[in-house]
Amino acid sequence: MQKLRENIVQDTTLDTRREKNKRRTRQAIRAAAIELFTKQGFADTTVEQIAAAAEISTRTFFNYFDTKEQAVSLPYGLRAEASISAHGQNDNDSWQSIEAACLTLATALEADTDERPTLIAGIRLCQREPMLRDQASAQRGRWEQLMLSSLDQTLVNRVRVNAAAGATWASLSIWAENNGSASLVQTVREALGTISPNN
Amino acid sequence: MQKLRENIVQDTTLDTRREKNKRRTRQAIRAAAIELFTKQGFADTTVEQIAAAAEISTRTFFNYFDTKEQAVSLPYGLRAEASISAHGQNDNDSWQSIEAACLTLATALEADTDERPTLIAGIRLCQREPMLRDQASAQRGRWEQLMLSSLDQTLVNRVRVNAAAGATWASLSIWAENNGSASLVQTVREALGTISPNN
DNA sequence: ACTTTATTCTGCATTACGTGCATAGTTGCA
DNA sequence: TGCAACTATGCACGTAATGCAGAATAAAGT
Repeated sequence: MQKLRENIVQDTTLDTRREKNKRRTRQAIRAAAIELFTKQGFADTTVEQIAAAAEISTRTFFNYFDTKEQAVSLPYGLRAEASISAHGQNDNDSWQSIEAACLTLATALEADTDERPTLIAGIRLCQREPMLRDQASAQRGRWEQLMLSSLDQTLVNRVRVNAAAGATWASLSIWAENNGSASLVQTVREALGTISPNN
Repeated sequence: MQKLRENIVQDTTLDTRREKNKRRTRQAIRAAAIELFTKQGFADTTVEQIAAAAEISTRTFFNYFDTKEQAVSLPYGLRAEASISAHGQNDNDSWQSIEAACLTLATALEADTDERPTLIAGIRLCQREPMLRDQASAQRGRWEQLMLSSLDQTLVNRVRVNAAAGATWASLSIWAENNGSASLVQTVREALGTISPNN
């Protein structure tokens, strides 16, 4: 029902010239970062190089991304909380809500065909570069936190959230490895089915 | 560029003088870091301060820990691979191996009563400080990777590993929140039971 | 078109993380 | 005791990241 743009984007997707420029610059940075990281490795790439490739100043880089790692950040957390709280979180149908959140994310990612190459390249990079892998794990952790914040913080809910996030990430990894040939949503559904609560 | 320094506890706990000094220094750094981070926050604590509190030079700090964050690193990865490969990894009893690895970790953590206060303080810190939370997530990710490396890298195995690691981490969180009153191993067992494969 | 206002970009200075290297200091061992 | 191995330290350096002030650019008003 919503149009899902970009990662940490504002709800108000203004079409003004400023917003367009910002999106364009953001994408240029991401593309430059992914290319340079892929070509010469994360550690051996400086922010200065990325900025030069994206034709901005190094200072501007940090106006767009807080850290060097985040230039390849994945669009985790995409409306996760909305999706969670939409469903009733009463007692133990929390799994449904969590599942829905994961599938919402997967659907959104799969729908955005424009960004798909960038996304896949980013995920693959995260599998190769330890620093970026850590960053991806950290993002997954923040996503878990976000989902959990809409639920009772019981052991069961924490386990379910972490497990579901882990299943989603595993699906994303496989999906990226296959260059997006298989259906992401279907894979996530299968992965979640593996660990759906059994009592 | 790449640093493979493991902060995994060696099996060979040599009792030589050097080893003792190293362990003592390591613990001093950890304690100092946890105290300072708790008191004045992660960002407002410099490595210089930690080193001073631990009575070493700042340079030596980086002989023990690769980054400032890792001063409160959790002993993830403890014998994970051994525990995994010990059990047969044939086809689909991988869950047993994974479960065993998680329980081995939990058992080891619970058994070490000396380090328990430090451990619990570290975990609680990781829940409060975003940077350290990220670090903890990254470590969990590395642990997942380690467990997975002994298995076939199928979707099912990836999901199981991630889910089990998530369950273990959730248990650790709860355990630390209760100051270690409940049994960690029992909690992990319960958490794993929630998501044990159902087909 | 021209001025005014808001937002973004950039250069400069600064702090602190992290590494390589050379050297001094410890510990282990014959 | 003397030699070998290891550990601690100081120094120099690169660079990630932040704050600030002013230039550049877009939006809005006249």
